[in-house]
Amino acid sequence: MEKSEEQSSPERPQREGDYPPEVADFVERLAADLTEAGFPRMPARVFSCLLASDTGSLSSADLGERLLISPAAVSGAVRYLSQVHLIARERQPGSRRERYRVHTDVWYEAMTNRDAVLNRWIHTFSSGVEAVGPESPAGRRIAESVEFLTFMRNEMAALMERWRTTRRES
Amino acid sequence: MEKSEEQSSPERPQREGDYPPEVADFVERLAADLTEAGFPRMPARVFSCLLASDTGSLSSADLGERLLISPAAVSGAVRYLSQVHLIARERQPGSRRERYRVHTDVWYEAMTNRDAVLNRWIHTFSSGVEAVGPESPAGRRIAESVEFLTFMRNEMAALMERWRTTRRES
DNA sequence: CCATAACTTCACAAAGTTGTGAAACAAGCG
DNA sequence: CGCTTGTTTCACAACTTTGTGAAGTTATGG
Repeated sequence: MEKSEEQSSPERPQREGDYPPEVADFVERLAADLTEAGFPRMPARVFSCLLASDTGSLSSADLGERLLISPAAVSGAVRYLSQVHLIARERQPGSRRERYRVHTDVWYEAMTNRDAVLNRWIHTFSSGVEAVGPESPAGRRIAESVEFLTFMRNEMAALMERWRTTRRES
Repeated sequence: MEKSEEQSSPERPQREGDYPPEVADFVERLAADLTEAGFPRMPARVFSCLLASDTGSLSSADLGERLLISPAAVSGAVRYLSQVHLIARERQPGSRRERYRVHTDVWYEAMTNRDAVLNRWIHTFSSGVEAVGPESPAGRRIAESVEFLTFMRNEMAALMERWRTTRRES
């Protein structure tokens, strides 16, 4: 019966104005940015919406209401987001209502994911060096890419470590 | 009249085996990886194909032959790639044949591009802090994202610098 | 155990992308 | 100049993606 985040006026309009329009605007702007970067649309909107919520966690119904989308769309989006580890799904024991939470440190998870991509790329590029021949000009060019990607992977790990410590001491 | 990269048997089969099948395989594997990361298909294939070529530069006809795609598809792909600065188009004076070349340091260009994306994100997130209120929990969460993205942008710049110097001295 | 609430799955319609052939365009070259 | 070769543009068809309503599944709670 109660709404999840703030329990105020029981009969609220079904419009996106359910939460302040400035916030809705931000959510859509951010979702647009993410979409442009290759993120699927609905996951982007759901993610942005969670990020902009005070508790950092909303129920399926909340999301549907705020974004004006069907339960099916919410379902699809949260499945995607939890697969790429950007949200956690949690179920309070003794309730069948699920809640979706943005990870404590969103960016750590995103970077972890990027690491996996880097590794696959390194693997593919390495096989390419063999394919074109290590001594050919193409071979050398591709080998350099392998070096760059490896450099990147290592440095990114160090970078994240650095971020975590600066974060901790502030 | 002559084929651009290596001038061998004049009547070659029109199949992708025009260049060694191992190379073709690598090109398709890499293109698949890039596609999975959100890169449009044809640009991914063209880019991979250029990367795997000895001269690092091919004509429109070469690309069409190797990838078995129409001139229109090549045209679209190279337009995309040059817009995101991943290839350069060059025209040898006194010829109407254009050649497309992977940039000397492919990754530098790609990272430069990523920088622009980071900047837009930082801007959007910053506007979000205002939208939800800087003192709210959501505001603090989003502000932390701004900090992280800013950290990233700066560190990435330093990282690229470091890569370039290690590269130079090897 | 049945009723019901919450979420998921599925088939489909709408919308968007992608690559093609054909026509238009540009620019060297005879 | 006009022919010829290489590139681009355009309309369209094939294919893919996206979000929905409705039926299905699971599990709580009477």
